[in-house]
Amino acid sequence: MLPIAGAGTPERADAARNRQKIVHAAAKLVAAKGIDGLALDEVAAKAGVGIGTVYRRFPDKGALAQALLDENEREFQEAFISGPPPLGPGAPAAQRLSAFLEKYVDRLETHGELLMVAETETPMARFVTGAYRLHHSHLVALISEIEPEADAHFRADALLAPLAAAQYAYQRQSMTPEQIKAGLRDLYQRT
Amino acid sequence: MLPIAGAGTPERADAARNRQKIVHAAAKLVAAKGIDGLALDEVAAKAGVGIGTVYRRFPDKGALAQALLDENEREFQEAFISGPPPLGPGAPAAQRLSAFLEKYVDRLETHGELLMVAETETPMARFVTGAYRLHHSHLVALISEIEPEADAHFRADALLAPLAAAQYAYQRQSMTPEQIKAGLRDLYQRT
DNA sequence: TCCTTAAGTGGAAGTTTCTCCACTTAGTTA
DNA sequence: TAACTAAGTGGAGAAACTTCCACTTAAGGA
Repeated sequence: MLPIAGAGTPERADAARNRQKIVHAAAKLVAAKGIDGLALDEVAAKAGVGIGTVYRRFPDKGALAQALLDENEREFQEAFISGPPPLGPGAPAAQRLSAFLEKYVDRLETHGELLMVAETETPMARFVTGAYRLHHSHLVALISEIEPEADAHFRADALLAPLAAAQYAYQRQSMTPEQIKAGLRDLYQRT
Repeated sequence: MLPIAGAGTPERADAARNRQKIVHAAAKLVAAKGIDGLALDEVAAKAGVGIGTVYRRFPDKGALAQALLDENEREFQEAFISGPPPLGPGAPAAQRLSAFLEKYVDRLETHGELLMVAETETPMARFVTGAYRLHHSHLVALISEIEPEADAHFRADALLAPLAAAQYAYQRQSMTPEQIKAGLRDLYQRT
Protein backbone atom coordinates (compact mmCIF):
# COMPACT_ATOMS: atom_id res chain seq x y z
CA MET A 1 0.00 0.00 0.00
CA LEU A 2 1.43 3.36 -0.98
CA PRO A 3 1.10 6.06 1.63
CA ILE A 4 -0.54 8.61 -0.65
CA ALA A 5 -4.08 8.09 0.48
CA GLY A 6 -5.12 7.48 4.03
CA ALA A 7 -7.17 4.32 3.72
CA GLY A 8 -10.28 4.65 5.83
CA THR A 9 -13.29 2.53 4.95
CA PRO A 10 -12.76 1.13 1.46
CA GLU A 11 -14.77 2.70 -1.33
CA ARG A 12 -17.88 1.08 -2.61
CA ALA A 13 -17.63 -0.34 -6.11
CA ASP A 14 -19.83 2.31 -7.71
CA ALA A 15 -17.92 5.03 -5.96
CA ALA A 16 -14.60 3.70 -7.23
CA ARG A 17 -16.07 3.58 -10.71
CA ASN A 18 -17.16 7.18 -10.48
CA ARG A 19 -13.76 8.21 -9.18
CA GLN A 20 -12.26 6.72 -12.32
CA LYS A 21 -14.75 8.50 -14.53
CA ILE A 22 -13.98 11.78 -12.85
CA VAL A 23 -10.23 11.39 -13.09
CA HIS A 24 -10.45 10.41 -16.73
CA ALA A 25 -12.69 13.32 -17.57
CA ALA A 26 -10.39 15.68 -15.71
CA ALA A 27 -7.34 14.30 -17.48
CA LYS A 28 -8.96 14.89 -20.85
CA LEU A 29 -10.03 18.39 -19.98
CA VAL A 30 -6.59 19.25 -18.65
CA ALA A 31 -4.96 17.88 -21.77
CA ALA A 32 -7.32 19.95 -23.87
CA LYS A 33 -7.28 23.29 -22.10
CA GLY A 34 -4.77 23.29 -19.28
CA ILE A 35 -5.48 23.15 -15.59
CA ASP A 36 -6.32 26.76 -15.01
CA GLY A 37 -9.45 26.98 -17.07
CA LEU A 38 -10.97 23.97 -15.41
CA ALA A 39 -14.03 24.16 -13.21
CA LEU A 40 -15.19 21.26 -11.13
CA ASP A 41 -18.73 21.40 -12.48
CA GLU A 42 -17.34 21.09 -15.97
CA VAL A 43 -15.51 17.97 -14.89
CA ALA A 44 -18.74 16.66 -13.40
CA ALA A 45 -20.63 17.24 -16.64
CA LYS A 46 -17.93 15.59 -18.73
CA ALA A 47 -17.77 12.63 -16.38
CA GLY A 48 -21.53 12.28 -16.36
CA VAL A 49 -21.90 12.57 -12.60
CA GLY A 50 -23.37 15.20 -10.31
CA ILE A 51 -21.33 18.01 -8.85
CA GLY A 52 -21.92 16.63 -5.40
CA THR A 53 -20.21 13.43 -6.39
CA VAL A 54 -17.13 15.26 -7.58
CA TYR A 55 -16.94 17.17 -4.33
CA ARG A 56 -17.37 14.04 -2.29
CA ARG A 57 -14.24 12.53 -3.88
CA PHE A 58 -12.19 15.66 -4.34
CA PRO A 59 -12.70 18.55 -1.94
CA ASP A 60 -11.04 20.98 -4.35
CA LYS A 61 -9.11 21.37 -7.55
CA GLY A 62 -5.89 20.64 -5.71
CA ALA A 63 -7.07 17.21 -4.64
CA LEU A 64 -8.05 16.47 -8.21
CA ALA A 65 -4.64 17.57 -9.45
CA GLN A 66 -3.06 15.25 -6.91
CA ALA A 67 -5.11 12.39 -8.24
CA LEU A 68 -3.89 13.16 -11.74
CA LEU A 69 -0.33 13.02 -10.46
CA ASP A 70 -0.90 9.84 -8.57
CA GLU A 71 0.56 7.43 -11.07
CA ASN A 72 3.65 9.53 -11.56
CA GLU A 73 4.13 9.86 -7.82
CA ARG A 74 3.75 6.13 -7.44
CA GLU A 75 6.50 5.48 -9.95
CA PHE A 76 8.73 8.01 -8.31
CA GLN A 77 8.25 6.42 -4.93
CA GLU A 78 8.97 2.96 -6.23
CA ALA A 79 12.09 4.27 -7.93
CA PHE A 80 13.69 5.70 -4.82
CA ILE A 81 12.46 3.00 -2.47
CA SER A 82 13.19 -0.13 -4.42
CA GLY A 83 14.36 0.83 -7.90
CA PRO A 84 17.88 0.53 -9.29
CA PRO A 85 20.71 2.74 -8.02
CA PRO A 86 21.71 5.50 -7.88
CA LEU A 87 18.16 6.52 -7.01
CA GLY A 88 17.27 3.28 -5.29
CA PRO A 89 19.21 1.29 -2.69
CA GLY A 90 22.69 0.12 -3.55
CA ALA A 91 24.44 3.40 -4.17
CA PRO A 92 26.15 5.50 -1.46
CA ALA A 93 23.73 7.77 0.37
CA ALA A 94 25.26 10.93 -1.06
CA GLN A 95 24.69 9.73 -4.58
CA ARG A 96 21.18 8.66 -3.81
CA LEU A 97 20.44 12.06 -2.37
CA SER A 98 21.79 13.74 -5.44
CA ALA A 99 19.79 11.47 -7.69
CA PHE A 100 16.65 12.14 -5.68
CA LEU A 101 16.98 15.89 -6.05
CA GLU A 102 17.64 15.65 -9.75
CA LYS A 103 14.70 13.39 -10.29
CA TYR A 104 12.55 15.79 -8.37
CA VAL A 105 13.65 18.62 -10.62
CA ASP A 106 12.82 16.51 -13.63
CA ARG A 107 9.34 15.97 -12.29
CA LEU A 108 8.92 19.67 -11.77
CA GLU A 109 9.86 20.16 -15.38
CA THR A 110 7.38 17.66 -16.73
CA HIS A 111 4.51 18.10 -14.28
CA GLY A 112 5.09 21.57 -12.91
CA GLU A 113 1.67 22.92 -13.71
CA LEU A 114 -0.19 20.11 -11.99
CA LEU A 115 2.16 20.16 -9.03
CA MET A 116 1.58 23.88 -8.69
CA VAL A 117 -2.17 23.45 -8.51
CA ALA A 118 -1.87 20.48 -6.17
CA GLU A 119 0.38 22.41 -3.80
CA THR A 120 -1.13 25.85 -3.88
CA GLU A 121 -4.87 25.33 -4.07
CA THR A 122 -4.96 25.28 -0.30
CA PRO A 123 -2.28 26.73 1.96
CA MET A 124 -0.06 23.96 3.32
CA ALA A 125 -1.63 21.43 0.98
CA ARG A 126 1.85 20.21 0.11
CA PHE A 127 2.65 19.16 3.63
CA VAL A 128 -0.43 17.23 4.54
CA THR A 129 0.11 14.80 1.69
CA GLY A 130 1.52 11.40 2.38
CA ALA A 131 3.86 12.09 -0.51
CA TYR A 132 5.62 14.92 1.28
CA ARG A 133 6.00 12.87 4.43
CA LEU A 134 7.52 10.04 2.48
CA HIS A 135 9.95 12.26 0.60
CA HIS A 136 10.89 13.84 3.88
CA SER A 137 11.55 10.64 5.72
CA HIS A 138 13.54 9.31 2.81
CA LEU A 139 15.75 12.39 2.93
CA VAL A 140 16.07 12.13 6.69
CA ALA A 141 17.38 8.59 6.31
CA LEU A 142 19.92 9.60 3.68
CA ILE A 143 21.09 12.70 5.50
CA SER A 144 21.51 10.82 8.77
CA GLU A 145 23.66 8.33 6.98
CA ILE A 146 25.83 10.98 5.36
CA GLU A 147 26.14 13.18 8.39
CA PRO A 148 24.93 11.62 11.63
CA GLU A 149 25.41 14.81 13.64
CA ALA A 150 23.14 16.98 11.56
CA ASP A 151 19.58 18.01 12.35
CA ALA A 152 18.35 15.80 9.56
CA HIS A 153 14.73 16.64 10.19
CA PHE A 154 15.17 20.34 9.53
CA ARG A 155 17.72 19.78 6.80
CA ALA A 156 15.29 17.60 4.89
CA ASP A 157 12.62 20.27 4.95
CA ALA A 158 15.15 22.86 3.92
CA LEU A 159 16.14 20.78 0.92
CA LEU A 160 12.55 20.25 -0.10
CA ALA A 161 11.63 23.90 0.34
CA PRO A 162 13.24 25.12 -2.89
CA LEU A 163 11.40 22.33 -4.66
CA ALA A 164 8.00 23.76 -3.89
CA ALA A 165 6.34 24.16 -7.26
CA ALA A 166 5.89 27.91 -6.94
CA GLN A 167 9.42 28.49 -5.75
CA TYR A 168 10.77 26.38 -8.55
CA ALA A 169 8.70 28.17 -11.16
CA TYR A 170 10.05 31.44 -9.90
CA GLN A 171 13.67 30.33 -9.99
CA ARG A 172 13.13 28.86 -13.39
CA GLN A 173 12.63 32.37 -14.72
CA SER A 174 16.31 33.10 -14.28
CA MET A 175 17.99 29.71 -14.13
CA THR A 176 18.11 26.52 -16.16
CA PRO A 177 17.18 23.19 -14.59
CA GLU A 178 20.85 22.28 -14.63
CA GLN A 179 21.81 25.36 -12.69
CA ILE A 180 19.17 24.57 -10.14
CA LYS A 181 20.38 21.00 -9.84
CA ALA A 182 23.90 22.27 -9.33
CA GLY A 183 22.70 24.70 -6.70
CA LEU A 184 20.90 21.94 -4.81
CA ARG A 185 23.91 19.69 -4.95
CA ASP A 186 25.97 22.52 -3.59
CA LEU A 187 23.49 23.10 -0.83
CA TYR A 188 23.96 19.77 0.87
CA GLN A 189 27.41 18.77 -0.27
CA ARG A 190 29.20 21.31 1.89
CA THR A 191 29.51 18.92 4.77
CA MET B 1 10.68 55.51 -1.83
CA LEU B 2 10.39 51.94 -0.66
CA PRO B 3 10.30 49.34 -3.36
CA ILE B 4 7.11 47.69 -2.18
CA ALA B 5 4.77 49.30 -4.65
CA GLY B 6 5.56 49.93 -8.27
CA ALA B 7 4.74 53.60 -8.69
CA GLY B 8 2.79 54.09 -11.88
CA THR B 9 0.59 57.14 -12.30
CA PRO B 10 0.08 58.67 -8.87
CA GLU B 11 -3.31 58.11 -7.27
CA ARG B 12 -5.94 60.74 -7.36
CA ALA B 13 -6.72 62.34 -4.02
CA ASP B 14 -10.12 60.70 -3.63
CA ALA B 15 -8.69 57.35 -4.55
CA ALA B 16 -5.95 57.66 -1.95
CA ARG B 17 -8.59 58.57 0.60
CA ASN B 18 -10.58 55.49 -0.26
CA ARG B 19 -7.50 53.30 -0.07
CA GLN B 20 -7.02 54.52 3.49
CA LYS B 21 -10.62 53.85 4.36
CA ILE B 22 -10.38 50.36 2.96
CA VAL B 23 -7.16 49.53 4.77
CA HIS B 24 -8.53 50.86 8.05
CA ALA B 25 -11.75 48.94 7.71
CA ALA B 26 -9.83 45.80 6.85
CA ALA B 27 -7.51 46.24 9.81
CA LYS B 28 -10.49 46.54 12.14
CA LEU B 29 -12.21 43.51 10.71
CA VAL B 30 -9.04 41.45 10.88
CA ALA B 31 -8.49 42.48 14.49
CA ALA B 32 -12.06 41.51 15.29
CA LYS B 33 -12.40 38.20 13.51
CA GLY B 34 -9.12 37.12 11.98
CA ILE B 35 -8.15 37.11 8.35
CA ASP B 36 -9.84 33.95 7.29
CA GLY B 37 -13.41 34.96 7.81
CA LEU B 38 -12.99 38.14 5.83
CA ALA B 39 -14.74 38.76 2.55
CA LEU B 40 -13.87 41.70 0.38
CA ASP B 41 -17.46 42.83 0.12
CA GLU B 42 -17.61 43.00 3.89
CA VAL B 43 -14.59 45.25 3.84
CA ALA B 44 -16.27 47.38 1.20
CA ALA B 45 -19.39 47.75 3.31
CA LYS B 46 -17.43 48.62 6.43
CA ALA B 47 -15.32 51.13 4.51
CA GLY B 48 -18.39 52.67 2.93
CA VAL B 49 -17.26 52.16 -0.66
CA GLY B 50 -18.44 49.91 -3.46
CA ILE B 51 -17.03 46.47 -4.06
CA GLY B 52 -15.66 47.61 -7.37
CA THR B 53 -13.56 50.19 -5.61
CA VAL B 54 -12.03 47.62 -3.31
CA TYR B 55 -11.17 45.42 -6.26
CA ARG B 56 -9.64 48.31 -8.13
CA ARG B 57 -7.15 48.91 -5.31
CA PHE B 58 -6.64 45.34 -4.20
CA PRO B 59 -7.03 42.61 -6.77
CA ASP B 60 -7.47 40.00 -4.05
CA LYS B 61 -7.30 39.28 -0.37
CA GLY B 62 -3.57 38.73 -0.63
CA ALA B 63 -2.95 42.26 -1.86
CA LEU B 64 -4.99 43.61 1.00
CA ALA B 65 -3.02 41.52 3.48
CA GLN B 66 0.16 42.93 1.99
CA ALA B 67 -1.13 46.43 2.51
CA LEU B 68 -1.79 45.59 6.15
CA LEU B 69 1.78 44.38 6.48
CA ASP B 70 3.19 47.41 4.76
CA GLU B 71 4.24 49.34 7.81
CA ASN B 72 5.89 46.33 9.40
CA GLU B 73 7.73 45.56 6.18
CA ARG B 74 8.88 49.15 5.94
CA GLU B 75 10.39 49.01 9.42
CA PHE B 76 12.06 45.71 8.68
CA GLN B 77 13.61 47.08 5.52
CA GLU B 78 14.90 50.17 7.26
CA ALA B 79 16.36 48.01 10.01
CA PHE B 80 18.48 45.85 7.75
CA ILE B 81 19.37 48.61 5.29
CA SER B 82 20.28 51.43 7.60
CA GLY B 83 19.50 50.42 11.18
CA PRO B 84 21.98 49.58 13.93
CA PRO B 85 24.12 46.42 13.81
CA PRO B 86 24.05 43.50 13.89
CA LEU B 87 21.06 43.70 11.54
CA GLY B 88 22.15 46.91 9.85
CA PRO B 89 25.56 47.86 8.43
CA GLY B 90 28.55 47.83 10.75
CA ALA B 91 28.63 44.19 11.79
CA PRO B 92 30.43 41.40 9.89
CA ALA B 93 28.36 39.99 7.05
CA ALA B 94 27.94 36.61 8.75
CA GLN B 95 26.43 38.22 11.80
CA ARG B 96 24.16 40.39 9.71
CA LEU B 97 22.95 37.35 7.86
CA SER B 98 22.23 35.55 11.08
CA ALA B 99 20.41 38.58 12.47
CA PHE B 100 18.36 38.87 9.29
CA LEU B 101 17.18 35.29 9.48
CA GLU B 102 16.30 35.57 13.13
CA LYS B 103 14.38 38.76 12.58
CA TYR B 104 12.54 37.11 9.75
CA VAL B 105 11.53 34.26 12.03
CA ASP B 106 10.33 36.77 14.59
CA ARG B 107 8.15 38.40 11.96
CA LEU B 108 6.72 35.03 11.03
CA GLU B 109 5.84 34.53 14.67
CA THR B 110 4.09 37.86 15.04
CA HIS B 111 2.52 38.25 11.60
CA GLY B 112 2.36 34.70 10.35
CA GLU B 113 -1.32 34.70 9.57
CA LEU B 114 -1.20 37.81 7.44
CA LEU B 115 1.98 36.70 5.73
CA MET B 116 0.34 33.40 4.92
CA VAL B 117 -2.59 35.08 3.24
CA ALA B 118 -0.34 37.56 1.45
CA GLU B 119 1.86 34.78 0.09
CA THR B 120 -0.64 32.08 -0.69
CA GLU B 121 -3.69 33.85 -2.03
CA THR B 122 -2.20 33.65 -5.49
CA PRO B 123 0.51 31.20 -6.58
CA MET B 124 3.88 32.95 -6.70
CA ALA B 125 2.47 36.02 -5.00
CA ARG B 126 5.46 36.02 -2.71
CA PHE B 127 7.95 36.47 -5.49
CA VAL B 128 6.40 39.26 -7.45
CA THR B 129 6.54 41.57 -4.45
CA GLY B 130 9.22 44.20 -4.25
CA ALA B 131 9.75 42.96 -0.70
CA TYR B 132 10.98 39.55 -1.80
CA ARG B 133 13.33 41.08 -4.34
CA LEU B 134 14.80 43.34 -1.74
CA HIS B 135 15.29 40.58 0.81
CA HIS B 136 16.88 38.51 -1.89
CA SER B 137 19.32 41.13 -3.07
CA HIS B 138 20.25 41.89 0.51
CA LEU B 139 21.08 38.25 1.08
CA VAL B 140 22.99 38.08 -2.19
CA ALA B 141 25.19 40.95 -1.03
CA LEU B 142 25.87 39.34 2.34
CA ILE B 143 26.53 35.89 0.94
CA SER B 144 28.89 37.22 -1.72
CA GLU B 145 30.84 38.95 0.99
CA ILE B 146 31.05 35.84 3.16
CA GLU B 147 31.79 33.43 0.39
CA PRO B 148 32.66 35.04 -2.95
CA GLU B 149 32.77 31.74 -4.78
CA ALA B 150 29.24 30.68 -4.01
CA ASP B 151 26.23 30.90 -6.27
CA ALA B 152 24.81 33.62 -4.09
CA HIS B 153 21.74 34.05 -6.23
CA PHE B 154 20.54 30.50 -5.74
CA ARG B 155 21.72 30.35 -2.17
CA ALA B 156 19.67 33.40 -1.27
CA ASP B 157 16.51 31.82 -2.65
CA ALA B 158 17.31 28.60 -0.85
CA LEU B 159 17.64 30.44 2.44
CA LEU B 160 14.38 32.28 1.92
CA ALA B 161 12.50 29.17 0.84
CA PRO B 162 12.10 27.70 4.35
CA LEU B 163 10.81 31.11 5.41
CA ALA B 164 7.76 30.91 3.20
CA ALA B 165 4.82 31.38 5.53
CA ALA B 166 3.26 28.01 4.77
CA GLN B 167 6.54 26.13 5.11
CA TYR B 168 7.25 27.86 8.37
CA ALA B 169 3.80 27.13 9.75
CA TYR B 170 4.33 23.50 8.90
CA GLN B 171 7.70 23.27 10.57
CA ARG B 172 6.37 25.11 13.55
CA GLN B 173 4.17 22.11 14.28
CA SER B 174 7.18 20.10 15.34
CA MET B 175 9.85 22.70 16.17
CA THR B 176 10.23 25.79 18.30
CA PRO B 177 11.26 29.09 16.74
CA GLU B 178 14.65 28.67 18.38
CA GLN B 179 15.18 25.30 16.79
CA ILE B 180 14.30 26.76 13.43
CA LYS B 181 16.69 29.64 13.93
CA ALA B 182 19.42 27.17 14.83
CA GLY B 183 18.63 25.12 11.76
CA LEU B 184 18.85 28.15 9.52
CA ARG B 185 22.13 29.23 11.06
CA ASP B 186 23.42 25.76 10.46
CA LEU B 187 22.28 25.87 6.89
CA TYR B 188 24.56 28.68 5.79
CA GLN B 189 27.33 28.46 8.34
CA ARG B 190 28.79 25.29 6.91
CA THR B 191 31.11 27.19 4.63
C1' DT C 1 -33.97 -14.04 -0.72
C1' DC C 2 -35.11 -10.25 1.88
C1' DC C 3 -33.78 -6.59 5.13
C1' DT C 4 -30.89 -3.36 6.97
C1' DT C 5 -27.78 0.23 6.84
C1' DA C 6 -24.22 2.99 5.70
C1' DA C 7 -22.21 4.88 1.66
C1' DG C 8 -23.08 7.19 -2.37
C1' DT C 9 -25.68 10.38 -5.57
C1' DG C 10 -27.49 14.53 -7.91
C1' DG C 11 -28.40 18.99 -8.36
C1' DA C 12 -30.91 23.01 -6.34
C1' DA C 13 -29.69 26.64 -3.61
C1' DG C 14 -26.61 29.48 -0.99
C1' DT C 15 -21.91 31.76 -0.83
C1' DT C 16 -18.12 34.03 -2.34
C1' DT C 17 -15.32 35.90 -5.86
C1' DC C 18 -14.68 38.81 -9.49
C1' DT C 19 -15.83 41.46 -13.93
C1' DC C 20 -17.81 44.95 -16.38
C1' DC C 21 -19.45 49.31 -17.76
C1' DA C 22 -22.49 53.38 -17.52
C1' DC C 23 -21.89 57.11 -14.71
C1' DT C 24 -19.29 60.56 -11.69
C1' DT C 25 -15.50 63.45 -10.32
C1' DA C 26 -10.70 65.36 -9.76
C1' DG C 27 -7.42 67.75 -11.87
C1' DT C 28 -5.65 70.11 -15.95
C1' DT C 29 -5.65 73.13 -19.81
C1' DA C 30 -7.19 77.19 -22.39
C1' DT D 1 -14.69 79.48 -15.17
C1' DA D 2 -15.74 76.32 -18.73
C1' DA D 3 -14.59 72.41 -21.08
C1' DC D 4 -12.05 68.31 -21.35
C1' DT D 5 -10.19 63.79 -20.13
C1' DA D 6 -8.54 60.18 -17.70
C1' DA D 7 -9.09 58.12 -13.28
C1' DG D 8 -12.27 56.54 -10.15
C1' DT D 9 -16.81 54.60 -8.58
C1' DG D 10 -20.66 51.44 -7.48
C1' DG D 11 -23.18 47.59 -7.69
C1' DA D 12 -25.71 44.43 -10.83
C1' DG D 13 -24.77 40.22 -12.57
C1' DA D 14 -21.96 36.36 -14.10
C1' DA D 15 -19.06 32.65 -12.74
C1' DA D 16 -17.12 29.53 -9.66
C1' DC D 17 -17.20 27.22 -5.32
C1' DT D 18 -19.40 24.66 -1.82
C1' DT D 19 -23.08 22.77 1.10
C1' DC D 20 -26.96 20.17 1.98
C1' DC D 21 -30.30 16.67 2.03
C1' DA D 22 -34.00 13.75 0.14
C1' DC D 23 -33.39 9.90 -2.45
C1' DT D 24 -30.89 5.64 -4.32
C1' DT D 25 -27.98 1.66 -4.18
C1' DA D 26 -24.32 -1.66 -2.88
C1' DA D 27 -22.93 -4.95 0.31
C1' DG D 28 -23.41 -7.91 4.04
C1' DG D 29 -25.98 -10.43 7.33
C1' DA D 30 -30.19 -13.35 8.90
